[in-house]
Amino acid sequence: MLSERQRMILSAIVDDYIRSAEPVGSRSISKRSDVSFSPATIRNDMADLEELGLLEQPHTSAGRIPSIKGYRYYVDHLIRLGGVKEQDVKRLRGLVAEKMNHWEGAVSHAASIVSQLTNYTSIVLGPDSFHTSLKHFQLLPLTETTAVAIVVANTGHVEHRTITLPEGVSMDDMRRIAGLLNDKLTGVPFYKVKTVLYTEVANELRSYIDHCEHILSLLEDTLKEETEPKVFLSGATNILTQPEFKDVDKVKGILDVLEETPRLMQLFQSLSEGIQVRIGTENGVEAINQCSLVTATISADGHLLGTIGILGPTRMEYGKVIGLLDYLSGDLTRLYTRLYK
Amino acid sequence: MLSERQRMILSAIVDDYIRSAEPVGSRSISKRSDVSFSPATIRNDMADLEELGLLEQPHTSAGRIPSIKGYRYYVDHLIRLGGVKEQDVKRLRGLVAEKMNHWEGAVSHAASIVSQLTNYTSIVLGPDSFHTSLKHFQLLPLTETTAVAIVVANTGHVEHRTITLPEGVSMDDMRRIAGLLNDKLTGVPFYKVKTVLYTEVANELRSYIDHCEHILSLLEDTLKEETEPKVFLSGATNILTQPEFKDVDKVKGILDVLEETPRLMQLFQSLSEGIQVRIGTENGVEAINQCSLVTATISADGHLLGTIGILGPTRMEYGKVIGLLDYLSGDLTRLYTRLYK
DNA sequence: ATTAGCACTCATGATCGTTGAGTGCTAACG
DNA sequence: CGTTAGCACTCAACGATCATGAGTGCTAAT
Repeated sequence: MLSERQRMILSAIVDDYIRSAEPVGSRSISKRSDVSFSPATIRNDMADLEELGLLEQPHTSAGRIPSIKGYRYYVDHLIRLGGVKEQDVKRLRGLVAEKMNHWEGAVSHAASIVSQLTNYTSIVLGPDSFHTSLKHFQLLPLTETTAVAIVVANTGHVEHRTITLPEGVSMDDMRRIAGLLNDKLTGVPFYKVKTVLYTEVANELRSYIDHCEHILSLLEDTLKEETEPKVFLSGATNILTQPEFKDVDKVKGILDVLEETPRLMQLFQSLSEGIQVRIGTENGVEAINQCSLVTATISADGHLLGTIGILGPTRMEYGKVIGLLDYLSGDLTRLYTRLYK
Repeated sequence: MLSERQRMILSAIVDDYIRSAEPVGSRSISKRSDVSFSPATIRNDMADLEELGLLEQPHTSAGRIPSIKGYRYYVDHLIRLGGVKEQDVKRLRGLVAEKMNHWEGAVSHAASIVSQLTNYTSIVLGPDSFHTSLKHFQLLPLTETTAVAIVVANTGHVEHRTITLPEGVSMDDMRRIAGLLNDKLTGVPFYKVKTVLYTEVANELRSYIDHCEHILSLLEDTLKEETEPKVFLSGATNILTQPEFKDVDKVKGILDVLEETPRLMQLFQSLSEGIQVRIGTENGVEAINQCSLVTATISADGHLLGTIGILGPTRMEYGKVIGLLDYLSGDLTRLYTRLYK
């Protein structure tokens, strides 16, 4: 249980440190216009807060900085959400409208604007396979033995890949197979596709083609790509402007995670709906122990349509970021329902 | 006109500096087993080479480092191309085969392996619009008023986008339009598409639809994306391991260029066929004056199918990189002809 | 409970030799 | 004349020393 004054002091320290990136001393707090305590009083409270694990001291003769636990308390209890500036609203509106006819494009574009507005890195995940189903499957012949397979999802997302026909399978065979797939798989969520493929589809297929195992695994491969959600990055270099990351080695670790999609996805595991904040070690990924991630899910009537994450230093402007994401996720949900319903 | 000894010294300095990133002194050269001159002799030649602008001195009491001009001479006259190691060949072979059924995937994947092998950054440009033509255009209805437009290129590349039907245009109208487009545009190179669209297609269209300007610009937008070649990046963070880029500010400038596609494309302007080396300021882009770019085009019978670029410090292992790209471009050309011919 | 006073700590930054790698020049050598 | 030994000179890098000052914890007075 913190006293009112302690809460105020913690809040002041977090705010100051977010702004300056430098340890905050008792004197600088007592000089604030809304504070009427002497530095000594504040020092006592600061010592208490440190004992509670909410503050840390880089070294004896420096000011205090918030600990992970301190940030957590701040985010949970003290934060004041930033409103979204009129001009920013306009910027988001205008530019999203521009890309309106391409859902994933719109989302990732919006995120890239947020990244510019905040000077942090934005990460966008497309719809996941639990909420996406197959809408259409099509084959377009390219040459005698090659064709483009096109997979369209109910979200409007399209995935494609060039396939080479196996020996002894004609383009006509493939056309029939494509028809079969549309019959059997339309409307099936992608996470179930593999199962259906090897049961229903396989049965039919055996009736008129031998050695269909090869074809099945080819189809599975083709459809598999859709299962993995797409990832978009923007403003990855923004971390470089943060003073705490002026050391190249620290930055390398972070950028490496961003560059490798699988490691990046790890960050987004076990997220629940709405807006979530993960501070420092809470992320559970070694390399970004010094970063915080704010995520917002975008969904319309039960469908998870995407996730937007903002990655910055633990010393992040939480209020501003949460405010922006809150606004944005609402706006994008509205956009989606208008477009696709 | 350089003497044989001067050429040897220049070569030795470049090689040493590439390896160590530190100024090379006369003593260290004279100690090489294949050298039989005294440091003093070497110093004299070094002074000459400096006067010719091939070498530079960071400060009076340091060794020499190659200048841009020095690297240029090295690349043009002294370089020994690196062979490709057996294990690297296997790696490239195996992994390219894996992605074989997806041309751009294969190229970008190969490039990412090169980036790992060299520890530099690889940049891949897809086929450009001069050598790509429309293969097929298709519309798939999503809802009452929206549809996915799919554009397939002769390279097997697929581009898509969700469009919203304009007021007063039915899905049936759109279907007829799609048929028309396939009639008129199949086989047309993308850089001509706009022209054909506004002449031939527009004429037909006017005969049965009013106010078709809106539709035309919608179609143009849809087809335009294909015009811009796709860009793939890999190993962007590798620069961070180079000692000359341990300063965050320098790195920031470079990574910023990599992150913005248009600025990145600028680097690839006015490239000719085959392998090209651009050293430091030769790139003509301020931010990467300290980097070199080695590019290789991949083409089969007149079609430019892609460009692979390797970006590293001016102190780059030119021999190794050129050797790898040379091998790779040949291999990919073979792969392409096997797949699509 | 708050605060003034004070001794104490310690990162930061300036100053100042020391060191050593590397140079340019001159004079001797073959 | 080309090559080399010898030598004085330069200058970045490093470490030691010291002053500075921001900030603390503790004690005693209010």
